[in-house]
Amino acid sequence: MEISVSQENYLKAIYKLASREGVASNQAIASVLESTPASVTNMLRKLTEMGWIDYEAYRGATLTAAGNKRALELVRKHRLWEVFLVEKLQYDWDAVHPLAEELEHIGGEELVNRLDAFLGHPQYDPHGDPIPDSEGNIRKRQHVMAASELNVGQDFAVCGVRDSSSLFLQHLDRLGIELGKRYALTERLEFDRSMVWQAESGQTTTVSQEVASNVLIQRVK
Amino acid sequence: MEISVSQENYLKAIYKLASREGVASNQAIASVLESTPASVTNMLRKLTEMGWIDYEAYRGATLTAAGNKRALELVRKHRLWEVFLVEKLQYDWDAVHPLAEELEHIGGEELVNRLDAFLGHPQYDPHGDPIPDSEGNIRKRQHVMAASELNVGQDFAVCGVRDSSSLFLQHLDRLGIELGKRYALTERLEFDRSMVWQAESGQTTTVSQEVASNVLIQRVK
DNA sequence: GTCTGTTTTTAGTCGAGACTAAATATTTAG
DNA sequence: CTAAATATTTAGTCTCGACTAAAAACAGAC
Ligand SMILES: [Mn+2]
Ligand SMILES: [Mn+2]
Ligand SMILES: [Mn+2]
Ligand SMILES: [Mn+2]
Repeated sequence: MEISVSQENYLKAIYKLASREGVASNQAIASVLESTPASVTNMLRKLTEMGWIDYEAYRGATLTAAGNKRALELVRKHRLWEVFLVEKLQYDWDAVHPLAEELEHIGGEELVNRLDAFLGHPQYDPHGDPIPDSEGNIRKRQHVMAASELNVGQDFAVCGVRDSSSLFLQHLDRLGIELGKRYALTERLEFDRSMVWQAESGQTTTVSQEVASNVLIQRVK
Repeated sequence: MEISVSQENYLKAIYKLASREGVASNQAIASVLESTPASVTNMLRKLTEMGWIDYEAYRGATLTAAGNKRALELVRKHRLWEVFLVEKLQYDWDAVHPLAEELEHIGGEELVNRLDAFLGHPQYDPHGDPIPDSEGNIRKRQHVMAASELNVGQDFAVCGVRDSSSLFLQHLDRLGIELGKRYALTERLEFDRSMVWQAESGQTTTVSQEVASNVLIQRVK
């Protein structure tokens, strides 16, 4: 039984929710897919029937082994296409998500593996998210934390974002914050919990608590 | 009113049929789209309503100016993706059509123009078909004919195919026939109208009438 | 344990895009 | 010019994936 684009989007949503919460609730899925709980109930039954998920009424959904494999393949495709769009077509990192959301449904393993090879087997997508390999293994990075958890005096490098919305990414552009860039946390303002980051160039940037909690970093040295 | 994937496929089918026959009949569209005449009638009414085509009951369909522009954009996207798949992802020329058939529906002018630039503004797709530019202008090649129309003694270069089916393209692979390759027609066998082509290497290939009439060539020297 | 608010499911609809069978229009042949 | 053959449209259904409103189940507070 062939899976539809809509069904693939459900699998990806369930993958993301279940890996954070253990189980994907009806309401959470509806919210991610901008749909309604009633529509979700309907689709969950089909996906169960097809063997992609485990689901019991009122209990929420989790992926089966097959569903997990498929979801990881979709994540892989999505992130590889994002790399392609940014690296090869020079798109801005805030513009690629909607296109990748469509491209991820095209072709099968052959296409994604060729794309992967063409791109040189990248490890991370333009937002710092890890790209699963062709076996579905996803490198989990150690010691990644939100910038808001840092202490004054620490050195760190930006390695990802929690919020990939265009609005947030453009805000980071304006602040000059980008993946791989290194800073030292020189000050923390008690009044509003904002932080002062000093780049290697010496330039400083004031970063709000709201922003810092959505920027992922790794400590360095 | 947003156009659907299905509707875009109709526009492309009408474009191809109308440019060959002047008008696209109901039955011909159904045959191209592997659908039924009843379904076509239904869709033609919608496309008329939306301003993409001109259509009167029993009379067949033609594209409006808007429809023509849209169809050419689709052809452009289709062929550019084919170039990408062959040049960058090393697909065989007989494998790319189904993927391009899906990719052509993704994104808008921005994506296709970036892809075009990335590929270096190619003029022809892997099957020798011309790629419309961003204005929708399509370079019509002069002096292109079927190989079957050649006379003995003439030199020529292969520049396209009439049949893009995987079966035919693989057959050409087996015969060693590829785009750009030059031959001289050394002999024509009256019995079954087959031809003997001599490559620049000196190697000869016997080509049936059926094959020759589906290979497009240009005379050289 | 019952009450109450939240979550999920049920029931009934809808639009898009397909289909088949039957009716009608058009074209071709005699 | 009419009759047969062919093409197109009409009428009635179907599946998919969504929706709303109402009913039912569940979970937390007392
Ligand atoms: Mn998607
Ligand atoms: Mn991403
Ligand atoms: Mn298509
Ligand atoms: Mn082609």
